[in-house]
Amino acid sequence: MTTLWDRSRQVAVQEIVDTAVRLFAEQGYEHTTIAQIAREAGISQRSLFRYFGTKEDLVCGDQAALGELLKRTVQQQPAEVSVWDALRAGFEVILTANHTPERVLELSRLIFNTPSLHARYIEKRLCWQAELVPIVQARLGSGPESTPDPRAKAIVATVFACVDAATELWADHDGFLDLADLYDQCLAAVRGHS
Amino acid sequence: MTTLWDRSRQVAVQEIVDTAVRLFAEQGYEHTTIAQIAREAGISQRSLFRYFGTKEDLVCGDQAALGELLKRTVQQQPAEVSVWDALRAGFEVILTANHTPERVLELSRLIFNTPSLHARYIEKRLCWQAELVPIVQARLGSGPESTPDPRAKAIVATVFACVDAATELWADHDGFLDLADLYDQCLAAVRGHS
DNA sequence: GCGCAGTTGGCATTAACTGTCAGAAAAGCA
DNA sequence: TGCTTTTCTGACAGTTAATGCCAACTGCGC
Repeated sequence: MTTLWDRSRQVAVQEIVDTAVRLFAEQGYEHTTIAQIAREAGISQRSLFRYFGTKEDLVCGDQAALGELLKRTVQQQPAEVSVWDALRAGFEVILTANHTPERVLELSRLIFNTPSLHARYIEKRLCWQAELVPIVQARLGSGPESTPDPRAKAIVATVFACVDAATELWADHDGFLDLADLYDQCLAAVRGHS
Repeated sequence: MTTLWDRSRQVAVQEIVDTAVRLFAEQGYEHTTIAQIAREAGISQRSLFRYFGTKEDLVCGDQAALGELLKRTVQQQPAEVSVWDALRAGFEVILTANHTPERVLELSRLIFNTPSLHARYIEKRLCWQAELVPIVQARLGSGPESTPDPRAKAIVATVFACVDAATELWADHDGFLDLADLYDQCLAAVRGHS
């Protein structure tokens, strides 16, 4: 059951994120201080750090939930679907699930243009990868015996690399291109059979 | 010409790095302060920050030079070599060029086990990627007209993803496996023709 | 020896966090 | 409604990484 606290907290979180992203877009991430965000959002600095453990989490914060969704989607793909298609299905769900395209574009630009944010973003994605590897491993079936099997790790890492490449290109072109299409082109370039 | 300053500076840098890495290994990265490193290395905090712009650079510092080497190596591969082989050649040079395997193993573990270091490491690698993309683009020849060509970006990102997967696996097994071999297995899992 | 260029160390300052603790606000209960 | 307990908030002080500034120092050519 959702208490009053939970609800007002969610509203507060959204409001703070909006304030922060607006300020980041206006003056740049590095030149916006936590103190300023807290002031404009009408909250104490201390509370802000209680909501978001770090400044970076103001932008990359809700990735944990998305990771869960991705994992569940991939896991629930029927067994006859190939790993590549299963992973692709997972990303399609994520892309449509979360925000409006404009919002995604805004956040993508912010992340890609801010080194420290980009690094943090990839770090979180690495956590997704680690969680997906065993699932992919299971789908691949048993590989070489006695020596560790790098296939799952490699496939997952590659898919993420292509998603990243496609997203960056998409953001560079202001969202005028089709993201799923770009992803398919990336994967085709890597795997050959275009 | 190398002056006395340059030489003593290089010695100092090496000494500081050794001190820092030793302390990081002993007490963990986060629990080692700049003040302590400076004290043990017999240098002022201020100077330490002049040698290494950030705490992370104590570990990931010489990546800039490695990136240059990688770029040059890939660029100098003969034209008949495929992009995949050219990139592979670049990484082989890097792996053998720098440190002893033990040192690489120690640094790899430190980086993979420390989130903030991992993030910085990835950030630097992203710079390498950005520099390699035009080179790979040139090797691929002109692709689709009028629409941006995602191939180079995708290929470079994939190669890095496989290097990363292989390196992590290699570090997990204390360096007992062959890194180049792991890389080939990763790429084979992705590209099919094993 | 003498000045010059580059280097170093100390000091002050900023900004991201963290620990603590008293007090406010909500929840649960009579 | 009133009271207790739980949970959250804000203020304050403190830590750590990082930067700017300036004065003192060091090697080097003259």
